[in-house]
Amino acid sequence: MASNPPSEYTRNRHRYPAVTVDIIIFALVEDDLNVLLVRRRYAPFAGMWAIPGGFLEIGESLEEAAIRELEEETGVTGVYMEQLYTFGDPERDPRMRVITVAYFALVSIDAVQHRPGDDASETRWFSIFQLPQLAFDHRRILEYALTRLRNKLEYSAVGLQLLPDYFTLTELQNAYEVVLGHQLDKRNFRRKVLASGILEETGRRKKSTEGRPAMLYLYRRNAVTEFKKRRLFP
Amino acid sequence: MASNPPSEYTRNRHRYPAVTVDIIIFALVEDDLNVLLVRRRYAPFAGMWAIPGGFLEIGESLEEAAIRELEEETGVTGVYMEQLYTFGDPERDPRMRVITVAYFALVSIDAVQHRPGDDASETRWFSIFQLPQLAFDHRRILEYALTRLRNKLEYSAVGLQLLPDYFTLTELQNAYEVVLGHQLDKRNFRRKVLASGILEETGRRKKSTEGRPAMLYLYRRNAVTEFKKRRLFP
DNA sequence: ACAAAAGTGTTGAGAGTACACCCATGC
DNA sequence: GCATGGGTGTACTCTCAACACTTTTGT
Repeated sequence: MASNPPSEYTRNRHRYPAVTVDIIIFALVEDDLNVLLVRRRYAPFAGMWAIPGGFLEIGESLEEAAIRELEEETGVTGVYMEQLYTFGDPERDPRMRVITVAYFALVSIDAVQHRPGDDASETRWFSIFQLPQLAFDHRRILEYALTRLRNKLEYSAVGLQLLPDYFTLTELQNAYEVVLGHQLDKRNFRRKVLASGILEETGRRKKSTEGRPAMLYLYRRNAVTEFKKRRLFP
Repeated sequence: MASNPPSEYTRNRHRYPAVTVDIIIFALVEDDLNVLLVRRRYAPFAGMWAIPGGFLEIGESLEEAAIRELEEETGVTGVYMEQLYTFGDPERDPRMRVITVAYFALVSIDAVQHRPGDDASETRWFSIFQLPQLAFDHRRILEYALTRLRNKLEYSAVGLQLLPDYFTLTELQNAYEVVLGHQLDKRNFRRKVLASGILEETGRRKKSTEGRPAMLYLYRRNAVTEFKKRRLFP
């Protein structure tokens, strides 16, 4: 942009890098934080696993591209998504210059069409803590996504986005524990979550095979989802 | 990326969007938070002010491009910089599709070559709170940059990056007040900053024209600059 | 009745916040 | 000696963190 003359656009056109949008799809699968990966069919890195993504189409915004990729891979729409970071090292794709704008999405696993076990498919869920070898710089991207997700959990209510519409407090606590990687105190957790006012008690209870049935809660969409943290400097 | 066949790269090449890198340069000028803008020479938006930036060159990373732009505009190197966000709405540049990766930098005004008052130049400092009409979506980008900077001040020590090497606690407090847009308590501020251990007392004092001379402090480079904030959920 | 998970309060420690006066220097 | 900005302490409140037992249900 800036003060470049229009001719610059034309002169450089043949040297533009390619732009792709990658989407990191997180979900909780069997008490573990998982990410959806696709197996590459072609070189380079043929046969290796990679973050789903694709070329940005002329005419669609970055968000639209990310939403499209997400829908193609999972069939879900309308879930939490945010831009993560843009990676553009010249060497990240051995063939040519590729800039990738990475997004991450949080989905409830039971809203997803493709499930673990769909064996014929070229996509699969992996634990974020036990990743296969990944194509390109995708391991680094996933590491950064996990860091961001963990940070975000601390001052916002994004953790709720990993759960289905109705959930119990134990399930919510479990989600937080899995993502953060450490245990939380049940009483403190409940007190704080309820005090924040982002949850609504439904009258219903979860039928469980054993033990006392738990109250089902609902995320109040209109509630503030970001909280003023205490500050380093007063 | 993902599982697209190599032919895709070739097929789409003529449709790649252009990629630019914009750099938002913040500095404190006369007790106000300022941003460096350049006047556009060419259409579209000729004569309007814009965030400095330029095309990403094949072979340089995004960070390198941002550092290069920063150096071109200010002559400074080695200052605080981070990636802000990537803006890619199809309509943001009326001529063609342009994706811009925005970075922001915090500089100490007296490290900058170009100063307010260099009248012949096409660049100028503006208060972030009193911006002229801006080209493209640059107003939105600056609003987002300010939001991010404010958030970052709350849980990290980035505010120090706006000051020269040696500074007084009053100057530091002033920087925080200007950026955050509200007053802080002097005693609480000092106690907390000193307790955090990121500052080192130099023996020296600032000679002032009047009043008691203030102790000069120094940012301890090796100190942790990010702090564990209190958490929403325990 | 027992196994299994849900649910519930209190206390001590540390951090945040509000607030007003004395100190060192230049003129 | 006075104007100017620098520097300091205390008391109250609130949030955090640690901790164990009772309740409800299905079998």
